[in-house]
Parts: sequence; C-alpha cells; structure tokens
Amino acid sequence: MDYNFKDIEKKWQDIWDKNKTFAASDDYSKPKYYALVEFPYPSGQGLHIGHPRPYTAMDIVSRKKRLQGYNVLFPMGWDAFGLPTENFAIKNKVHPALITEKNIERFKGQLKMLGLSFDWDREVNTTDPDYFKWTQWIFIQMFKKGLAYKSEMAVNWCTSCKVVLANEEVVGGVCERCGGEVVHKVKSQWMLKITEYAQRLIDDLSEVNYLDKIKTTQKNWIGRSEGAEVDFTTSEGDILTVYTTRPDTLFGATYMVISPEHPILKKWESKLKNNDAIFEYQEKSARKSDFERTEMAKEKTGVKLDGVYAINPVNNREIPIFISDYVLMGYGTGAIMAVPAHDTRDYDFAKVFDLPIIEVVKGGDVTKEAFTDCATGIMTNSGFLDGLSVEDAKVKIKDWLEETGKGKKKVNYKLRDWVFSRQRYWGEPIPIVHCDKCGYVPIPESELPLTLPEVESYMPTDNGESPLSTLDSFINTTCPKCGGPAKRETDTMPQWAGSSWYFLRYCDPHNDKELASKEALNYWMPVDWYNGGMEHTTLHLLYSRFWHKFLYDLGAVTTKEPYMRRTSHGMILGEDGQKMSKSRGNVINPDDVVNEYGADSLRLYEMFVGDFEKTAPWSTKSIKGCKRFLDRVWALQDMLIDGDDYRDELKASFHKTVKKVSEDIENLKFNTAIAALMSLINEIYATKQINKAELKTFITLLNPFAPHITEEIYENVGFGGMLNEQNWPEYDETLCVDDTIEIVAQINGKVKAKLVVSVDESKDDVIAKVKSEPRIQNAISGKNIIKEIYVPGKLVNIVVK
RNA sequence: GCGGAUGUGGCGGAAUUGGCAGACGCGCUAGACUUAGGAUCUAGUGGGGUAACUCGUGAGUGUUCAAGUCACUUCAUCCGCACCA
Repeated sequence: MDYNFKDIEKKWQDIWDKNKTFAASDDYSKPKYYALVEFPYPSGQGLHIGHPRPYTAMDIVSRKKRLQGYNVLFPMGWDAFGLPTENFAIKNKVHPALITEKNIERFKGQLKMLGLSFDWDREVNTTDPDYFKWTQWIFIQMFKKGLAYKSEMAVNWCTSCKVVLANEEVVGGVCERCGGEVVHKVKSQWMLKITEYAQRLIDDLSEVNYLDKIKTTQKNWIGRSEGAEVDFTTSEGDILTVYTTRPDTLFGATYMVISPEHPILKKWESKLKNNDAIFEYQEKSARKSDFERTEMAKEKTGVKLDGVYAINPVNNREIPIFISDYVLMGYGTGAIMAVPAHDTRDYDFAKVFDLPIIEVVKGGDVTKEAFTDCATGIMTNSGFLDGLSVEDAKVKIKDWLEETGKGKKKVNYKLRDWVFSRQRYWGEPIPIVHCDKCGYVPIPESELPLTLPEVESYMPTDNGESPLSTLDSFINTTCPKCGGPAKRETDTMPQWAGSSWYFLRYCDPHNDKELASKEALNYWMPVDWYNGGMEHTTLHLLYSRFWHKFLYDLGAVTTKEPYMRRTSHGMILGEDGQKMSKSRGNVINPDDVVNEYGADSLRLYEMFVGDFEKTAPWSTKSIKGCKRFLDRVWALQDMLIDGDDYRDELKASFHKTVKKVSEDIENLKFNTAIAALMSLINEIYATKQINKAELKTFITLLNPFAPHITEEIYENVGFGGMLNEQNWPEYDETLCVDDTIEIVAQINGKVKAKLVVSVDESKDDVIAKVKSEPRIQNAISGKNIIKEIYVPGKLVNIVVK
C-alpha cells in the first residue's frame, strides 16, 4: 500500500472541518493555552512559501498542548485593510471589499491545505464593520482621554503613494512599501500619544518572556536617555533651553546650535542682521527630503546668527548661536549646547566654522578628535567640577543646575507620537466630526461602526486629501454635541490600527456589546506564546502593547501586557540564497509544493530546514528527504507486531525521544526534534519490526508535525478513536539512561580508546579498565602519571609526562 | 558611527554546566534487488597518510587535565538604527 498523501490529506482536512475538531471550547474550567501567529495581509499573490514556517511552528505547539489536555485557542484572521488592495481597486475599478473577499477565500483555502489547526469559528477580519466598530471605539476612548489629538505638523509624505507615513514606515529615507521619495509636508494630522507610555513600554518588558534581541530592539527604538535641561540666557533676554546627556561638559560649551525650524528665529527677525542668509538656509533644509538629509550627513553646514548671542550659565561667557540642520526640531528642545571637545558632531562643526575647542575632560587628544569616553575621563578646566570623574561630575552639575534654577534633570525618549491619519479610502474612517462651535467631537458610540461610503474613485486627490473628501454626502453632518452643521473627518486610520488589538477579539469574536467579554478576556488573556516576524518588533509589537496598556488603564482588559512570550522566525529565502522575488525568478509556490510532496512533507521540511530563528534558503532536494522520511513512517505499518510496552532494546531510546521532542518543541528547536524522530526510526528499522505500543508513541510524537499521515496510520492500525484525542506520551527520566555507557579514554586530553562500562561501575573500576586498554598501556608505559580525571558517564583523562 | 547577530565538511545544519566536533538530512561512493532506476534497502563518507598517527569549528593569543563553547585581540558577512545632543 503506497503513501497516497493527496487522498489522505484531503480526507482528514474534511473531517477536521466537519467536526470542528480544533474549535476552542468555552469551558473555562479547563487549563487554557493561547497560541498566536500574526494574521496575514491577504494579498493578491496568495500565500508565500514563508508563511507556513511560523504557522506550522505554532500549529505544532497548539497540537501538542491539546494532546497534553489544554483548551487551546489557536485562531486566524485577516489584516485586510491596506494599500495594495486599494491600488488594485484603483487600477481595475473594483471595490476593495470585493477584492479582499476573493483574496481571503484563496488564502483560507491555502491555509486549510496545509492542515493548520486554526479555530475557524473565531476568524476575524479587520475590514468587517462588526470588527472595526471596536477599532473606532478604542480610538474614541483615546480621544476622550486626550491621547488622540490633532496637530499641525511636518509629516513624512510619500510622493508616490500620496500618503502620510509614520516615522516607523520611513526606511532609509524612502517609503517602506513602495520605495518612493519621502518629503516633509506640513499637514494637520491625528496623532496618538504613545510617548506617554514610553517608560511603561520599557519597564514592563521585565515582566514578559521575549527573546532578548526583541527586548533590545524595542528599548533602542524607544531610546531613553538621561540628562539635563539647561537654560541659556540670550542677549535678547530670552531663555533658550537645551537638552544634553553630558551636562558635565557645560564648561566646554563654546557655542550653541538651534534647528533651522526653531520658532525663536521668528521672534528675533528684527534683531538679526543676516536674515537673508538664514532664510535661504531654512528654505534649503525644508526642501531636502529625509533621504537627501541623511545623504548629506557627513558635511556640516550652518549659518551664524548675526546680532544675537547666548550666555553660558556656568561661566557667564558669551557664545555665538548657529542654525544647522544637524539639530532636529523633533528631539529634545530643538536646541543644543555645543561642546566640540567631547562630541563628534560638534567637533566637526567647530572645525568647519573655526570655533574654539576647550577640553574639559582629560584623557584624549582634542587637537585630533573629540574625546567622548565617559568611563575613564577626569574633569578639567571646569571650575568646581575639576578632578571629578565624568559620572560624579554629572551628578554634581545636575544638583547645581537645580539649586541655581538654571536647569533640571530630564529624561528624554527618541520615540515620537504616532501619526495616525492616512489620506486613503481603504481604512477605518476616523469617527470624529469637526464643528465650528464645539471643535472636534467624537460621534456617539451608538452610531458605530462608521462605515465607508461608496465612492466613484478610490484615488487619493493630488492635494493630499482622502478620496472621502470629495463626497459631500459623507462629509456634511451634524454636530453630536450642539446639533449644528459639522464636517466629518475624511482621513482613515493606518493599517496598524486593526492589528493593534485583534488578539483580544479572538477571545470573543461575535460579541456585539463590547470588544470582548470580561469573562472571555479573563480566561484567555494573556497570549501565552506569540510568534511573528522580527520586522514587526518596532511597529506592530510596540503599537499593540501601547493599545493594550491603554485598554488596561481603561479597565477593558485585565493584564498589563498582551503577550507573555514572543519569539521570532527567520525568513525563507530562494534556492539561490536571495530574497524570493518575481524579478529574480526564484519564487516557490506553496500550492505546487503541496501538490508534489504533500502538506505533511512541506510542514516537516520547513521545520527541519534549520534553526527556526535564522533565515534559511529553500531547497527542493531537502524536501525530498522529508518526503522519504514520511515514506518510511508509512512503511512502519508493514512491520507491525503485537506488544503493549516498548521492547527492551528500544526502551531507553523511546523514553529519550519522548523527552527530547517534548522539550525541543517548547524551546523552538523543531529541527532537532525531527532529527530525533529520524534517529529513532533508523533504530526501529534496524530491528525490522515495530510493536503497537511503539508505533502509537511514534506517531503521536510525529502528529503535531505531520498530522495527516499520523492520523491515517492511527486509523489503519485500529487503535480506536482519533489520534488528536489521545494523550501526549510520558517519559520516565530514570528510563532515559542506558544500562551501559561508552566511556572515552584520553591521554593528555586526546582520545585514545573507547570502552563500554555499566552505569553503576565505580570510579576505580572504570579507571582500572581504562588502564588495561592496550592503547592506553602503550601510551602510559615508561611515563609518570600526574593526574587522573574522571567524569562520571563521560570520560577518563590520564595526564602523563 | 552606534546597536544586534552570525562565522563549524561538498551543502542545510547538530553539539546541557567547558568533556568523543560534525547528530539528523541532502549530496556523493559501493553493494543488493531490479527490464530499468531520478524507486527502495544495506554499508561507507571532515582533510592528510598504506599505517601507527596527525591536522581540523573565520584568524591570532591566553586560561584549563580538557575549548566550537570561557577571556582578550582581530577579520569577514548579515540585519536594524542612523546627526537622537
């Protein structure tokens, strides 16, 4: 009987579907396990060969947990708002909802074809009004708490997508999605105050089990720094406040630099003697795109403000003020004190403009380069700070600043507030109206969801407004507060909105009273294990933690953090080691692979290919090896003999394998779990037989990885019931050790012989045996034995001279 | 520049607290069975050497009875951030 994977896989997928085998139960008395994968964007291309990697991994975890008696929630859904769908709609004049529906159907079919044990009764779709009703509801709550606000500001504008981008969406100065040029544009935008949560987003990382690199990336992105604000008085009597992490170097501040956009420039206009040059410089930096600005990062440019100066508060020296685009308006105060001796950028600038460089920390050579080392330097030329270490000087100067009222301690973050408006059609409408009398007013919650109107064209307008702005019937409304005429907000939310809380909806997906019931959230949350891409560490992961914390403050959820554990998978590359892309012609289609080798082989291959966290190139040859392994598993049926316990010669191997597979799944080491099963089958083949107890354990261990073939064998053999209803095998630690062990005999650390001894043999006996080995005798004869090292169960090392 | 990784056979990759380097798979070689083999089974497979032996985890130094693993130095590659004061 051949292994006919096509029929077998179809058969079991239908059975699982019909029986709702993997539906999470609402019986809250059972122990729960919530396993989560990132829901995909249902693109027109269909499933990528990389998708099954994380999905299979968490499917394995879910299937194992079910066998271990947990009530498992392993849901799936669609993050379906987004630009590609909208662009397709524009091009082909079809409603994005129709395209989305079609794409979802295709994706769903492909996921089912892989035998993933999702609970399809809990499917969510971010574009479903019953879903985004609650996305809008959360936004309104944020608005009410002052965390959503509208602000006139310079934003990143993609000239190709004609849409505002969040800072996180600008990569290398260009649009993350289309690679188009990104320029600055001043627009009125909805913003979310994620900065208010910056500290908590750092602090609470200590309560969760994320991979260290994920925690590090999040911390770096939030970018906390400790320093001080220092007030400089100017010749005009204004206070110019700077932020610095090196207040200890205040005596070395020989000039100041403010951002070209700094508002104080307007105020000083009448005092300044070189307004033309200043204006020209401002114009030039405003025109620069982010890309150009980073390109130019090497050469320092700027203009000295002629007519005003500042006074260094620590020594009352008069120092010049410059504008330069290396000072950013968006960080700190938009103004800096420049200490060229101890800051590389200030040093470069000082060299260009021939400004004095005063050493205030000894330890380097400031005639050659800036000395920035904080750990070893000693203060000098710094009045009351002289002789102190940098660390001590920081403390002392901060105290001095606070005592004299010339400054204060200050913590700063690189994280900025989240630009939340998009000038697009295919997104959640922002549920706010603007009334001339009442300002911005949220629409009543009873009117949610605020759905998208039908429009003629999905094309964003050239002046940067949303397609919704052309629709008078949508825009014109009445103010919920005063009843007067009002206009609706025409911007929509970014794609990150719907994915910031979807894991909560899975807990109670059909609830029309609240985003999910308290009972459901109490039982299911937090997510026990969330796996997703590294590329979402600074976007989705941070955003969703922020929303969750907000909902926690609101009392809508009961846990501070949404995810207890976060891991990350590596990408699947093309066979040539390059990223898969149509243009390279190295794309592998999952449909073809499943058709040729079967879903079980594909699942096995993607788990076996290498370290789960690392990228791995696709290899058609390797998947054949996995198929071959399954063929061998299938053939075990022909070797079947009776027996209700493991045979003695395989007992230890079985216990060891159960232990290894159980542990490896928990530790994200699917590749070695499969290797252990391969080793075991090799041992079984050597005996040419397998008994029923052994077969049952073997296919149960393999079931999470290859669910179809194992279920089929289970049925064929007639064990009774279904494999997915059985128990995960147990192991006995004491039975994991063999009766005899191989001991390595070394001379001076080099292996000379190997011998088999029984486990309970004493140290002296083992050493005596080692010494009686001919090769050892050879090596020690005529030499002095200096030392004998005995590592129980491992080796004996004899040191001779 | 800063931050995070990674470096092991022909290839993908294994290796608790330092304790047999190369598990498992691919590929390759030989044999068996076959009309056939791009199927299957069995055996072999890091380099050098007939052999005893010896050399081997990017490079170098050190610690140790013992180092892929620890320390220091260095090189290369990848990823993220990038004038964050």
